[in-house]
Amino acid sequence: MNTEVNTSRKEQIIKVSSRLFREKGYMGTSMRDIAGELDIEAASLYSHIKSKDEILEEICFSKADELLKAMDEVNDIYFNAEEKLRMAVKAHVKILCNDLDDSSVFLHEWRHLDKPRKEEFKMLRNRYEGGFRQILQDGEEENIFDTVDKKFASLTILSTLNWITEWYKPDGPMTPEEIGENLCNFILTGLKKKSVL
Amino acid sequence: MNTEVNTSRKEQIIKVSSRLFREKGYMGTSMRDIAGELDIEAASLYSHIKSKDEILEEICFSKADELLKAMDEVNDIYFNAEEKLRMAVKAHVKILCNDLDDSSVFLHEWRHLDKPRKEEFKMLRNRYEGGFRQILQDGEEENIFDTVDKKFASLTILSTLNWITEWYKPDGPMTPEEIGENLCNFILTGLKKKSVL
DNA sequence: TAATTTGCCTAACAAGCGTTAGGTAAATCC
DNA sequence: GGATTTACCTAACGCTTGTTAGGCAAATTA
Repeated sequence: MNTEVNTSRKEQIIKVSSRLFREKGYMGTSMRDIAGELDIEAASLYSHIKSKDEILEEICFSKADELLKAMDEVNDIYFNAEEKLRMAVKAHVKILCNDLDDSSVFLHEWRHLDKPRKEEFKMLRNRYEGGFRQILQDGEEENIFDTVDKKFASLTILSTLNWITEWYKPDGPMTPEEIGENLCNFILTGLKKKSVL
Repeated sequence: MNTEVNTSRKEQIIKVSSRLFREKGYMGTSMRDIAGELDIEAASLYSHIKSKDEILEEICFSKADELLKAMDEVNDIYFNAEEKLRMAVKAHVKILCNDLDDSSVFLHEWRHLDKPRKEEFKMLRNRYEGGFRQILQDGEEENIFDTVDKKFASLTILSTLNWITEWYKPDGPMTPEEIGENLCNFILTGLKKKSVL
């Protein structure tokens, strides 16, 4: 019966935590801080969550899933490597901009996950990076991208994309779509075969 | 008389702290952790430093100074914008790779500086970014770079450069010089005027 | 309407935090 | 060689941390 149309208390907790984790870091945020934002006592949080750690896990892994799903979709739908790269980049930018708090936590606070979950997380991340490496590989085989070190190039691309969370403002002059477009061009200029001359 | 050829205790403390701050974050590292690495008691640290905060300040501001000095040097010595950008990028990469722990703390932990110092830090960082913006401006005026949003472009460049600290390994296949060279080419391909056609 | 569940509360816990006080042996200085 | 400084120690402080126990009123369910 409880179809949960409006956000549940747990979702509220996670949302607030996400903002605080981004601002002050996971370690710099106390349960009392989180509770304070919701005008309840710290102990009351435990009616909805198991631990502080669980909040971090929820944020990191749901963002990882979102990105991986987008990457799978890109690979399913598109065939040309340039098109794939364009769509992967745009999807990445869009997902990042869609929730800057979550994204920032995903990018920077994952190292505070406990040991086993951290390893799991790193594997997911590596799988995602692998998606980009594969696209670069495809592009090289299709003879449209220059030959480059795949690991180096994919990390460079991701670094460029990820920094967005540091400066993107939802009410700024550029939409995520425009940013994605610009970054695509920037990246592809560097990658495309310089066949002229 | 004490010419301090070998590292002083304070330098040791800062070095160890830098490594721990990078691994576990400023907030995740306790004075007892730091002391433990040096096989002394936490209280003993206070013979050499005033506070935990002071350690963080020392790391962040010395790295900022280093980068700003390099930027000034580049602007003093070179005149052509492309050359300037090449040297600025290479200097940046070199300084970052030179001490990954310090660099990582400089990039990520500065937000735990206390309020006034944090503002000071952000001003320095903005001045440094301004150096890049100026070079892009110069290049545009010299008609060798495409017209781009200076803020957008400088942040994109820095993001690309800063991510290095996440994956660079001193014993890896590439030297900082080679990395700088590659990144220069990557960036300049994107910036240079597409005068052909 | 009676029984159960939900969502919060207060109070408290054990552990960890940065830091200070005061002391002591060894090294250094005059 | 006596005085001072250095570099550490132990003990403790006041405070914050994540978390648990137990209770209680309101909402939900049967």
